Amino acid sequence: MKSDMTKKTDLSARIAKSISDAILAGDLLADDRLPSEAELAEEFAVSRSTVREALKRLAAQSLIRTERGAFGGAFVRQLSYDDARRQNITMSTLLLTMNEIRFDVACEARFALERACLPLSAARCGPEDLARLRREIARQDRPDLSDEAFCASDVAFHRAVVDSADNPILSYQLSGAVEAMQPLMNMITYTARSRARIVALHTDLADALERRDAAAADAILTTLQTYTLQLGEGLLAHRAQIRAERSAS
Amino acid sequence: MKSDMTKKTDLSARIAKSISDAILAGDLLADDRLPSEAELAEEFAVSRSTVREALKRLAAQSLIRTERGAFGGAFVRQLSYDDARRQNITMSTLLLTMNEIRFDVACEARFALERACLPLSAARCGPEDLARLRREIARQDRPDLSDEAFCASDVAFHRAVVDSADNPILSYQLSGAVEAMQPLMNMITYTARSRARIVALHTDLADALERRDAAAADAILTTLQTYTLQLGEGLLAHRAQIRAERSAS
DNA sequence: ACGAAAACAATTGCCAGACAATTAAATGCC
DNA sequence: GGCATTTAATTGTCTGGCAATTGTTTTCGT
Repeated sequence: MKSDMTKKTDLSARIAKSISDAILAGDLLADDRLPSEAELAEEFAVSRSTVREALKRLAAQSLIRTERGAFGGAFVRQLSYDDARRQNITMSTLLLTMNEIRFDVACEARFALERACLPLSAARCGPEDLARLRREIARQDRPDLSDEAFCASDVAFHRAVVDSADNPILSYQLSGAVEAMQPLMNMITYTARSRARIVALHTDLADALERRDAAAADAILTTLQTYTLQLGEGLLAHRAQIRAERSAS
Repeated sequence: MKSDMTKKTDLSARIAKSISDAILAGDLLADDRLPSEAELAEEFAVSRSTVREALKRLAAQSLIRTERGAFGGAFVRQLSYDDARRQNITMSTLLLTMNEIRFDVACEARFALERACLPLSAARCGPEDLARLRREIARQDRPDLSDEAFCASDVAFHRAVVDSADNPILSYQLSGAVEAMQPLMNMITYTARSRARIVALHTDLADALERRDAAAADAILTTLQTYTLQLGEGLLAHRAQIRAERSAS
């Protein structure tokens, strides 16, 4: 294999990996109880502190949960979509903020992914999905909305589009891509005119989905992508400036 | 907010969250050094063990790395695509294995996502990308390949398709979806005939990409999806049987 | 003066042992 | 039988210590 792991890494990391492998391989099923910390310490021939550090690593990955008291302990956790989604979002966000991603690259990925679920959304979106879309559109139309709130509603709108495809795996994968864009989108200042344009496009998109017209929805999404790209054009220069400032310090 | 966090959760979890918030917010930049464990212990008014547990949590999320020795310590880690990808894959795999996902749902998501990057792949794939595709196809054509190895090569092929779109964010998001399917695909037994069919479709797909014919590639992918679905049909019954057995025990 | 070797200092890695807090089960009392 | 109390198991936290690692500094021999 690629990594030996036998002597260089932490004991706690090795123990955590050993347990997480067992979970991944299915040797430990959801809600199975792990041995107590004392037993694990004996089993791996390490101190209890080291075992605890390993368990904290697993807890940080939502692989286990712990309960106190007699008959408590560490239990294999059934990973929920929501947990996975949350972790995916933080990781995607980090990836985008720490790797000086170009706005156009991020934009391209995000719209490509959203486009992937448009046919399904058009085929399956129900009345509640449409209501959710319209609700966000109505919110975006309020003129007293802050830029940040407008942006949040934009994200909520697109998440609703994704969710209306009614495929939890798609929702999980795409929410990362959509929400991670928010910090970047937040840097944009939205004029009244650009807001009106976006609201109009959102309305068109909702209409197309209601008509179950996937082709039209696709075309509208393309327009939205072009427009977003245009709005974000200033960001590249802005980022370059920040980078220049930082390297000067 | 939804979670108070003030009194119910672990101290180490609260400390970890406090630090990770600082990283997410940009207060701590890549390669910044955190205070030493002793200093953090004093700062948060807890023992060193508790701080260490918090740091292990962060390390498990690839948010920090630690170095020993004088002038060592914990440093904010620049999250690489590879780290993120690895974590995304384990999480997606876990999500699929622990939540008794229906094969058709997973399949739909996976192909929808791959379809999302086909236009980009067709427009951008270069000679190395094509060579990579052909190499995997050649491997899949060897009759002495085990089912598992065939499946692994299939995953490698589709990852190559995704990578040829030349958008790192897309690659990151999609590798999770593609690779997480592997355990499910591994349950399929591939006959010589089905392998030949898949190899033929892969060849067609590579050809279409070489011709930069996105529409043809899309059509081929649809065929491949239908065929995969057909191959996996037995899995639903098989899974139901497993579930029945487990509930009986 | 210069280079190598040794000592130093700061830091993480690991351990042993203790006590507090929590919680389910067992026990005892009525 | 039902309720209060005790008990046992387990995690959460703290204290204190020693080993290993590693960059810096000092010392020493030439």
